[in-house]
Amino acid sequence: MTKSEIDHLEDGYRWRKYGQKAVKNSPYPRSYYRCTTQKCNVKKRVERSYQDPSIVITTYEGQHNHHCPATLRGSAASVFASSPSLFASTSLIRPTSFPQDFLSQLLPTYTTNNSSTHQPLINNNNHHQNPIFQLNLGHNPHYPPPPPPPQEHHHHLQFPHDYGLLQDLLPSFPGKQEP
DNA sequence: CGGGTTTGACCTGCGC
DNA sequence: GCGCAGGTCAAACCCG
Repeated sequence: MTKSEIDHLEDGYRWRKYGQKAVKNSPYPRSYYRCTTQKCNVKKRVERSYQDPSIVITTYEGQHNHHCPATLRGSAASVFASSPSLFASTSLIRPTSFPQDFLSQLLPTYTTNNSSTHQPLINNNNHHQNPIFQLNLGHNPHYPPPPPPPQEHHHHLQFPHDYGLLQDLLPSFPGKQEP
């Protein structure tokens, strides 16, 4: 879910629109996109929230079988988009479980403020049911929400299964630490 | 001319 | 079986 005036947000991949449908109970249509790369069957749906028209809901389905054609520079979306499984797994982790500097790299404005109208909000309510997940693009100066109260098992992080990829993409990502 | 968008038609699943 | 909604197809169209 992204707060943006732009319907189709840039995420580093190239997409071809193949359909658009009106959505019941919503004045805004839903658009259907396919990755233009050959033999890559990743799809995404883009629709605008009827409850909050300033929010664009982007739903990705499938896994890219190729590298992101765009550079990683300044694009958290590219990092996640390069490995949907990574996103799916990292979304299982509370945002506050990540080191601050790591989140700063994934989300360039994680700790800074700018006038961008984009706001990333990690949201993955479907990861237990199906491979569909939502990727949030853009920048949110208000993210993350206030940290939860300290917990006994706070140091027990659930790292993504493709943790190595994180380090490949972000060399400064801290090494896995033994408890 | 190649690649992307538009849009009506068609297909499919689901509830009644 | 019927109607509805969501998803996809494909021909026509647009644009650089």
